[in-house]
Amino acid sequence: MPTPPPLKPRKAPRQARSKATVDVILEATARVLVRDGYALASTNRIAEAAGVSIGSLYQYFPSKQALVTALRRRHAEQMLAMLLEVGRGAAEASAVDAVKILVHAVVAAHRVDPQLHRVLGEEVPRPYATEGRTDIEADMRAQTQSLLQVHRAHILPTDLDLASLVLFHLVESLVHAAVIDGKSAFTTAILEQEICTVVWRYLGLQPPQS
Amino acid sequence: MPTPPPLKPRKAPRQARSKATVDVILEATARVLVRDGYALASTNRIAEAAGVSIGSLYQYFPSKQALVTALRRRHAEQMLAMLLEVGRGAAEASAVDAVKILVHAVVAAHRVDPQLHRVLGEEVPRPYATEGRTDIEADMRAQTQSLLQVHRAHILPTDLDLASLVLFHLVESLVHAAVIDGKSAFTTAILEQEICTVVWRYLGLQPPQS
Amino acid sequence: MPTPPPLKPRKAPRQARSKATVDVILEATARVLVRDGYALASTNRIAEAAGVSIGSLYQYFPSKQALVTALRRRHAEQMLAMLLEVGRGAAEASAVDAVKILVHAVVAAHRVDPQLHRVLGEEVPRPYATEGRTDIEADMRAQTQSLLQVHRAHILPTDLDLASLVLFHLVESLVHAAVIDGKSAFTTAILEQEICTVVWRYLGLQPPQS
Amino acid sequence: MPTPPPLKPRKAPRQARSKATVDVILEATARVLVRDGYALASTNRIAEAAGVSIGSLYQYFPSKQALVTALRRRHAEQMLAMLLEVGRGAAEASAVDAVKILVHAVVAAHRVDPQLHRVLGEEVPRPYATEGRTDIEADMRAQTQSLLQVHRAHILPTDLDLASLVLFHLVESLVHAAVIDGKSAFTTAILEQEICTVVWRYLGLQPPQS
DNA sequence: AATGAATGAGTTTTCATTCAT
DNA sequence: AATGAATGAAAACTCATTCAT
Repeated sequence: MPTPPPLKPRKAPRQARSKATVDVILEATARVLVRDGYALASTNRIAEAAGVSIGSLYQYFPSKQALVTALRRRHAEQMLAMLLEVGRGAAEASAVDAVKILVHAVVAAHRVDPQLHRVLGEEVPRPYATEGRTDIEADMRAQTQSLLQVHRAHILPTDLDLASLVLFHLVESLVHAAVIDGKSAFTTAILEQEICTVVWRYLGLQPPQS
Repeated sequence: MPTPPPLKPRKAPRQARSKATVDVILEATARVLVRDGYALASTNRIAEAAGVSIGSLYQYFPSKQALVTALRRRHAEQMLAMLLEVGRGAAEASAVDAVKILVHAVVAAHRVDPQLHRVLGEEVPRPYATEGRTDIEADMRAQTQSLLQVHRAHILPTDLDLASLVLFHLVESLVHAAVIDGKSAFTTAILEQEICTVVWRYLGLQPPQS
Repeated sequence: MPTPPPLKPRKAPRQARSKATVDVILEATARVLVRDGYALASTNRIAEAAGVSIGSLYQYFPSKQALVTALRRRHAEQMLAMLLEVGRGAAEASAVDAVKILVHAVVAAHRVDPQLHRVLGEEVPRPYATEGRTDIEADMRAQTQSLLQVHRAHILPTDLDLASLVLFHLVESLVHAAVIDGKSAFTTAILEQEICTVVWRYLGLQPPQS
Repeated sequence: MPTPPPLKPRKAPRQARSKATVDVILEATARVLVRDGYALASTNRIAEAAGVSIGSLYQYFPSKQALVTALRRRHAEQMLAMLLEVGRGAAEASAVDAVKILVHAVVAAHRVDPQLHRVLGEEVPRPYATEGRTDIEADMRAQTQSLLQVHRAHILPTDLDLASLVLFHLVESLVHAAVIDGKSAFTTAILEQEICTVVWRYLGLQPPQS
């Protein structure tokens, strides 16, 4: 029975130089993944693109799986950071505006690195127990739910757990379609507006007449 | 520049025996893909699972990519058949009922082989020119749009092209979440009902009070 | 249309160790080719004979074709070096002596590794664009022609281009027969003498009475 | 210890139909060899080109080696037939004319199927003990020698065994170069004339002034 | 710490040959 | 006799990973 490959980075980079090397490697991984696809993204090729030796790569990441997992985490964190920043005012806004702000924030988050996002979602295999994403997904659904809680008097759905589940997948998939599948005939702005409309109507909110 | 692997099945089976072999191979491919994941699904393992020699596999599928593409097509056709069968009455129904019928049909289609559907969507790399699915997607959007056309007097959206785009991704992603990500706390029936609600409200239809 | 296999060595060895490995591999290739013939000379067998892993072989030669091409080049260079060394004095010699020296030089070149020469010529497939040998052939014909030019007053042929073509194939094939097809009843010395006679008479030179 | 593949055709075709099938197969083998090269000439492809099933091919030829050997023999016989026909008058002609006739006959023989001749010589592996060709080669050298015997009073070489060896390789290689390597700047007629010159001078014959 | 040469299990794929129909 | 589906040993080649320097 083969030992499953270790998933945590081999060592926490203590020094600035190590930190920089780790970043360089993750950056190269992202670039190679986007440029060549997962099938062609060998560790040797990634090391070459990063300008470090294959030995150094394995100094920081004990397996390819660990490398990819770290990249996935980094990407998720960057998206989350963008989401939080752009969605900052949602808590204090009206329900209608909160929707607008948050949909826009999700769009902004998807724009952090759309191509990497696509590859990570479509090509890169996820390990046995789907790690990483779940945490952030749960977090976002919790946030959504507490926001729904605040506005619960003015919205139609009563099962807020169910509503948050629906809203999460709804917005995620439509934004994904809007940002990733650039082949659409509609601009992102139009799609963003329509996503707001879907959410408003689902929640029973009166959209502003524009 | 590497030659892209040949994607078309190598030869049409003429005798009944060959037809059976092709089916056995595709069936085994699906099973192995689900059981072991794409990364471990070697052609030798698939042939073994099918109970045929590796040579027979390559007699009918000139490359692994061709094999997987054929399976993808077969799966899409099976889903489409289910969709058409279960969604049969939608054209004659009222708008409200049509939504209910169609959402149910999409759920039924996703239940044809949910695990295979997941692997095919998440792990199996798609060839360069993503054919097959696109055709079916375009087809379904066109069907959706003509149905919207019929009911255009009773629904809110006026840009039916945009609306069909939104509805396609909306329903697809929510059904996917409902059927595939079995980790949800809600039953499929409840989720199906809620998806109908989302659609009804987006279209501005009065759902039946239940 | 299949991609032609890559023909150039994959990387220039930087460390002394790699240089040695490349040599070991080429040496083993020659030995296996002679011992087993091209049909049985698999890359795995060659790697084993070289005492390196199959991976190392492919580190330096991206395909079997590249390996064989590199060996062909190395062999041609070794033959050429021998030819130049033994044929050194031909330019300053009389026409009669020049012939004697050069025929002897060609014989010496063929003796560098007669068995490898035979396999390379008879069994090993040449790549589509037959490079390498052609260059050397053209070079040798040019050298021959300029030597004929020097002695043009004392020889019969007037079309020196034609004469060099004839001489090249003439000497090559007879030396080949003399050295390679060892099955002949005559010693190499006798055959070498007779080749000189053929050339002298063709050129209209008076051979020394021996 | 693997049994070497059988080299003789599996059965002598007794009936006209069998004879025709054998011919069709050999013809297809030649065509495929020339068109695709030995590396791509699989038995299945040959059977397909011949319009017979692979099973039928093995009915007549027990192995690929046997097939190729039979083709080699057939080709040699066709060349020999041409050689004998065109060279018919050599025995009664003068020495000078005999050379002319025979060189022309060798050229004609090489023109029977130059492309097949090239592939057979350069690409197709010969079995362990070089069969087939040797017989014909010995035969032709014997014929050459007896012709030299007739004219021994008028030629320079005294060791006729040696002379026949030299002449065989000489003419063979130069004709080969003339017919096969079509890339030469000279026409076949000019080269043929020059080959005669080489032979005449080697034999010490006075060529006709033309 | 870094380098990059070396490893070898495992993958895709071919093709001469067999044999049930 | 003929067919063509089926076979499987063996070939070329990849790539995550190790380890001597």
